[in-house]
Amino acid sequence: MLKNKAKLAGPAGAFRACLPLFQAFGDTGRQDIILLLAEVEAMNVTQIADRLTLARPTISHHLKTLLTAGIVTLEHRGTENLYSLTIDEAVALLKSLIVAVETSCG
Amino acid sequence: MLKNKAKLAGPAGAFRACLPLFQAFGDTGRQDIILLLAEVEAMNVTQIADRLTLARPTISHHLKTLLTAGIVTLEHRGTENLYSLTIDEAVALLKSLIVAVETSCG
DNA sequence: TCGATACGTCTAAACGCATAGACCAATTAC
DNA sequence: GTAATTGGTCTATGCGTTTAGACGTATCGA
Repeated sequence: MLKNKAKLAGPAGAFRACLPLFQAFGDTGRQDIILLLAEVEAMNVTQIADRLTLARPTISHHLKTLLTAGIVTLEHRGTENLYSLTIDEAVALLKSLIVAVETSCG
Repeated sequence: MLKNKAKLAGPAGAFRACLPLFQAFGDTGRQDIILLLAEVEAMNVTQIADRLTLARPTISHHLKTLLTAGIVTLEHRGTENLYSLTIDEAVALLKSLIVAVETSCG
């Protein structure tokens, strides 16, 4: 079994593993979506668009990014797509980065 | 004494406070610079450029970004500019974010 | 003083990203 | 079946970022 890139030793692997996370978090629009989803169980795209000043295609685009980064999950329910926050893995990656940094630079 | 924006309550303030951090970390070139500086006390721009595949003006540009984000510090020594990693504040911001997220979404 | 070293900045080009209007597919209600 | 709701995608546009060549400035040694 080969090592995947998320499990390379040292801070280099930790930084690289967090790269999609940093890029996903590095935008106020996506942060706003995350903050909205943190308040409720789940939300569909229209509900999110109603609460923000972004157009629905923009919301959809950002949700795709967040989905790829594993920050949200999607559940189809009839015509609506319910998005919910699943930030545990992201937090775990950040914790690993902090540990790697503190053992290499502290 | 007024609150500064880094100390707003809840996850919103934590996410916004980390925004410059995420943007600084969300580039492989800047990550490479950070990883280089993690190995030594300090480095000048030419030394960094010699170790990476980026041109010196590009390195200088990224160092400016890292300097603004507080991730590196600069010390002039004759003709050379010595950059060193000062990632403690960034780690503290990330820890605050993790705490805010875990108390709001966990 | 003169040349060499170090480095920021100016400038421009190329690329990617954020944004949203228009369109289309899927589902539900009547 | 028809209309309405929901939402992804296609497309285009504008803006920011990444990149680096060219130039100017400052410091040091000879």
